[in-house]
Amino acid sequence: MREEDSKTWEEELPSLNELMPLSQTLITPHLAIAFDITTTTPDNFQRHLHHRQLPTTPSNPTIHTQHQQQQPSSADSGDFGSGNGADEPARTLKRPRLVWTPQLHKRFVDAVAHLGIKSAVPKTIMQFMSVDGLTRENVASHLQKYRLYLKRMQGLSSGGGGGDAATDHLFASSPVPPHFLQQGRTNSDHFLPFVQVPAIQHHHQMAAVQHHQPQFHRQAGHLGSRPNGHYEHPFLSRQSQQQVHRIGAPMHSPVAGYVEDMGSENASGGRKILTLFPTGD
DNA sequence: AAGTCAATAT
DNA sequence: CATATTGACT
Repeated sequence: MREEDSKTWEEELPSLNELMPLSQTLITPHLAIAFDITTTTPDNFQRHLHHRQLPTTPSNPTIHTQHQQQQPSSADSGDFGSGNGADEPARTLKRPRLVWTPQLHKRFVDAVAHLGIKSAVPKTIMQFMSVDGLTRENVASHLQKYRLYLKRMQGLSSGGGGGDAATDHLFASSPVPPHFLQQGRTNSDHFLPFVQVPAIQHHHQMAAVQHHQPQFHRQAGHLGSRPNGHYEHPFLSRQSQQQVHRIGAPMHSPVAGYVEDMGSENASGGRKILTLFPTGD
């Protein structure tokens, strides 16, 4: 009941709920261990969710579990003369290739939309997305492509050519907030908060990764591109490849209940039912 | 250190 | 082909 102007900095803060509407750390260290999920959070601010009393261990070294790295070839010769050998392998080792699913991209777009163009930088986006295993570089790379995509769209204004620039299938699957397409790049006095994402309760997601691509020579050929806006799902879970990196839960729980909108522009010809995880198929 | 961009590699 | 990685510059 104190609405005095003497606001403390705490009240001025964006309030943690605002900062991470997506996926809080709902998983306790205990569960994490149980599910074999190594909470390899690079910089997540989830360290101080609330002021909880931690009588001992100021640094909180408690969550030291086994780090089971999913290394393609863990047959390392163990020749690390660099001094630090068992520090944080998760940082030095090569992670499997990240697969940008439409859902993941959706989160990406949402994050950018919420943060605003100004603060939408790789690090921030990465933190906002709270996807386990996602690195800053993953985001940076994706962001770079995404920007090119946006730029491309601005230049083209329904010339009848359609203009599918090949690799943009992914981007096309997610609605682009209008102000993304604004041309005002020199002007920086426009800040539109713009919020769109409903209060979807996201549990924390994990990045789907692939070991390596079999790379079938398919779907290629036409460089002329066919602006029909008719694309097939690039990733149809075969069964062997496309390995989801340690999804702890024995599935069977629609927990997340992805209500994400999909199939927006597919008026005629239903297509694609993308599932992030192989739901028992 | 972190971000952007272009080019190149896997 | 989709990402990753690297280098140069900021």
